[in-house]
Amino acid sequence: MTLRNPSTKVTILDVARLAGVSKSTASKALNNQNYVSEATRQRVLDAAQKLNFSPNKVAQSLKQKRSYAIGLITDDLEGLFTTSMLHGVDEAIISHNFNVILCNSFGDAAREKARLEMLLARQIDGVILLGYKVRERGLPALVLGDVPVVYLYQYTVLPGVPSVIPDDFGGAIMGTQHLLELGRRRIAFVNGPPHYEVTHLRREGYRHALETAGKPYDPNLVFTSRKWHQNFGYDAGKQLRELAELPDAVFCASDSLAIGVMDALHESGHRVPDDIAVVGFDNRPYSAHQRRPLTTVALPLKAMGVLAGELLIDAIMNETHESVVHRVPCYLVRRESSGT
Amino acid sequence: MTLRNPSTKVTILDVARLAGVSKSTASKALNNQNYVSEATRQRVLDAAQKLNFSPNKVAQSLKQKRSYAIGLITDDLEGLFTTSMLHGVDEAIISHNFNVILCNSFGDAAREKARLEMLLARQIDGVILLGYKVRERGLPALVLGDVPVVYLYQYTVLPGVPSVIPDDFGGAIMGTQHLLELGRRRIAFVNGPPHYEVTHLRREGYRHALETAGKPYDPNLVFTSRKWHQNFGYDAGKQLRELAELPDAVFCASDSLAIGVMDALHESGHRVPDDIAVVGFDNRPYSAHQRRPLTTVALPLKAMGVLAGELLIDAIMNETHESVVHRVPCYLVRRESSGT
DNA sequence: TCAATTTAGGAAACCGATTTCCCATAAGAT
DNA sequence: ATCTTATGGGAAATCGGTTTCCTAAATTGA
Repeated sequence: MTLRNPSTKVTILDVARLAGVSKSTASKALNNQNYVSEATRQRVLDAAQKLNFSPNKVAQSLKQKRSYAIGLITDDLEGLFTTSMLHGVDEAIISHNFNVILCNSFGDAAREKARLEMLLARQIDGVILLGYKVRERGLPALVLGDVPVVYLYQYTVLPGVPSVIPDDFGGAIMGTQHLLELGRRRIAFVNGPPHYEVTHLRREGYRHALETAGKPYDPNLVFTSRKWHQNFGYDAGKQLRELAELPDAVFCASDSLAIGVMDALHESGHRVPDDIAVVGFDNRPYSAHQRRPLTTVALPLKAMGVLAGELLIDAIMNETHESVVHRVPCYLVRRESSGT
Repeated sequence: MTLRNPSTKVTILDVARLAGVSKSTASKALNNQNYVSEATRQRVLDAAQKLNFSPNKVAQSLKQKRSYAIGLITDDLEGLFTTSMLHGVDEAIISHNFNVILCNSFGDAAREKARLEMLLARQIDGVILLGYKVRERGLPALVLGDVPVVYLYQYTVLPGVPSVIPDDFGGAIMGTQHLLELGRRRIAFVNGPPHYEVTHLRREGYRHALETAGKPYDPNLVFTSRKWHQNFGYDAGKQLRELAELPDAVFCASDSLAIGVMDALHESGHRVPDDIAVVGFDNRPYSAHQRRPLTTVALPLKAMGVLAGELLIDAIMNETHESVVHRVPCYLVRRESSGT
């Protein structure tokens, strides 16, 4: 395309000349500083407007030693959750006139280091590390300046580094309570693979909600899948439907598991939600479009992105940085699979 | 965290001093320019290494009037496809030492304009516009410098602007031919909503493959869904199974439709792929994890991203820019739903 | 009224690189 | 031996802003 943009070449000197003042006065006027009379300021502003002046951020960065850009390095190959968080980060950051520079590390430490060095050479003001792996190794010491860091979707025990993750425990309580409030009495739980930390948190939330309601936690109603996939949910559903007495609800540790479970239940003629209510966890995009749209505990992905962005901006501006694990509350999305 | 990075503050002047040369000589040595003796160059390089020197890209940009950064503006709220394309763009671009600055326009023209202005103020060298909507309105004229633009996942008829999109027509041929090669004779087609352009392209690909193989295009075997969702695929599947003679294959214009179709077929006791083979289109992440893993025509998302990145780098470097619609070939992912 | 203080605005330094320009010195030509 | 011509390297300009510093005029105070 390469259309022309006259404004590209307009510098502050052009503005100053048109307004009949010096470069420095023009700068002061444009940046609302003192020691400029109202009349002069207005003349400069008018001139800038007339010339469609927009300051060169590169030059600003050089002098101010602040680039108004943050780096975001992601681990993620699949990208199922990434986009929503990116949107949140961008939204939080753009309102402070920051931009995000995106990189992929593909989970590779060497690549991560190379990207960090590149970002630091660009004088970024902060970094968000977005990824799935629990991280205790920290960042390569050699590359880090005094640039604040926030972890997103992974938590860390490093001192001085805040992290933002979903409140899986609370979310599981929410999902279980929802079923209890609907009057369901025997609530099964289909969990994901045990080597994930979330599976513990979600099961404990389920247990906690039951016990708080004075119901016993019955291990016979808890199923564990070897993987998160729908197929494994289907297998769990088959086990479930062979119980002597069918539960009147199932809470699943992921939407894909829940969909598999519903599939198995449908196959054996059990009706969802009439015979048995189903609730998932994650709020995947496709969960709304199942034959029986799935009630689910939604991960607050966008809110997490927003919080991470705000924490980082805050650290950049105030130079204080606390090491806190922020667990952002999940929220319930009610659809047909749990009844009305 | 804010660890220390001694290297942050190392400037070329420090390197020059350590090597016992002037700033300008150091710069020439580091940039492999002429008029520096081999001995001196080596001394400078050693000094740079010792100090862990990394040039300040902001300063470089200011002088060179090239930021080695491109802007990427996306339309996309859902982000089902975005991430893969982003990965491709990043991969193509990073190998030329460029970075991506990411922005969201949320499909809003005013916001798009604001983001573009921000990016131009940052002196970006090029722009990729990533989105779903056919775009003929062009970019707001006022904001554009002579910055090259590439459209990704949307095509345009604007002069001088290349666009990168999937080859839906060719992909549909591929999917249909796959079924023909497996010996299937009566191949039905389940299409998406007619007001999308892709639905025409995919149907025409289906038709073309049939006619090329000498088979008639039978409108009675073509179904049209009002939406792309699984539920609508389920409805199409019900129509399908009520045909006097069941087809021995179905080609669906999306994976979600195909999954709905398989659901309906399973319900009525028809076996996939024995009684009827199913092929989808898109290659969504969940398609591999259905009860019957879905054979599908994959969108070449990452390759599209790579191509868009390369086209843009090329336009930046060579300052030539052609207006071509690049249709990137799809590829077939064989799974169980079409048999072996 | 005169000194002290504010205020307004300009000149110049600065951020950290690259690049132009210029000047020694060494090499080559006659 | 002298006159070019390369070659290596440094001084200074430059990119486009911000910021410091300084000075003249205006205001205030005694």
